[in-house]
Amino acid sequence: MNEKEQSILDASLKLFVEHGFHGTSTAQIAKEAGVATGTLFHYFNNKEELINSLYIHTKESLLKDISGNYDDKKSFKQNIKELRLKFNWFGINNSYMFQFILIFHTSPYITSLTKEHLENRYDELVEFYMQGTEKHEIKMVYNELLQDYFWGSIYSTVTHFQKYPEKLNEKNLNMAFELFWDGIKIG
Amino acid sequence: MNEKEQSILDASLKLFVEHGFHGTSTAQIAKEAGVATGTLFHYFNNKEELINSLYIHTKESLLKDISGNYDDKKSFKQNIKELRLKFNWFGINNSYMFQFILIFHTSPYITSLTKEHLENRYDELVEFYMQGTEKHEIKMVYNELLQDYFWGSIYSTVTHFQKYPEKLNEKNLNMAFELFWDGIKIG
DNA sequence: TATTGAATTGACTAATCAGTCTATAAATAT
DNA sequence: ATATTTATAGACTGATTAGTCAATTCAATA
Repeated sequence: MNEKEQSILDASLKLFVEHGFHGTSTAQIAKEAGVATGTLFHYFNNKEELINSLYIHTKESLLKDISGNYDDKKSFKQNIKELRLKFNWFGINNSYMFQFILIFHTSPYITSLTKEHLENRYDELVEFYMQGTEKHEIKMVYNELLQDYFWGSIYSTVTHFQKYPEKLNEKNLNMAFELFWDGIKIG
Repeated sequence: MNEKEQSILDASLKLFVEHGFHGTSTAQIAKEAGVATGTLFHYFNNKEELINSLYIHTKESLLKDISGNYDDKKSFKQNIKELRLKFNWFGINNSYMFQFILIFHTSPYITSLTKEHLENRYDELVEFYMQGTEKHEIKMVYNELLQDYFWGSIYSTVTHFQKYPEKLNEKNLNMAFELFWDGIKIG
């Protein structure tokens, strides 16, 4: 990836999260990135294409961070704990990216083509872990609810530690996991 | 409240949720509300004042819907279940308002004055219910995490049933509550 | 070295924006 | 009945926007 192209994406991410899509002009992005407006439109045909590229770029980062195979040597609980921790750390260390995904997940500017490109790979990954019902380790809850519960729990944990960074430590991260786990475990 | 003023707020709510603050022009709002732009600026001095009024209006609706006193005759679990259900129903029946609160909660256009006007009353209400730790019915978790967990659980439940309205029934609503409750209960 | 295509620039344009202004109409007070 | 305030309308304005374009620089390679 070209250096200027990258700095345009970096500037877009920051400004889109801070001021929204329409609240950020292409002139502002170019200025923040240290390029001319013409350069921006050289790399991205229009503003909508820019936001779609950014969405792909951001979700790819998330996928890269959370990927890793299920480890049969460890317990189901431990596996799911590690997956959740990867999500948490991604959100905490890449707060702009995490907020961008949250905000623009439902945006009309992300075309359905872009969504398809990613949604499947993400779903497969999480679904794989969610097979815990078969092992009778977690409650009989239908998959869609389980996935939304999983995501809601990550959302609340990440936004919590973004709001109170001084509370971020292993003990509290563990506490947040136990809130989630005790909700779905059997027993 | 004047009829035209109300229809301006209704139109704003819909358009702000669908296209964002900057993505919605005052001309569009006026057209959707069936008034002239001059009328809009007669009731609201500027666009920012409009969004602040809308925020107050929306949060007042939420507060009205969820208010009601703690009932000592019922168990702590039952009390918190009923509070959570009120939140859920508000979000399900007023999806634009719920999304508006979610989206614009952190918006820079909501002035701190507007936030103060409401945040306290909301916090007091939820905090009151959260005193369950004292009764040793729920885990020792610090208040901020507990509240964010509570809110995250409502967020995921409401967005879940907005996404899958065909899944909305008492059994599944109960299931969603049990996921939340088993996370915080002792035992 | 000469040639060529890609990268970069910023002035420019047509469209759109928030907000103003003047003119009436309706309601209320005197 | 008359005067005064409030409500409503929509044409208008200066500022800003996304995107274009012609001019120039850069990098690769024949």
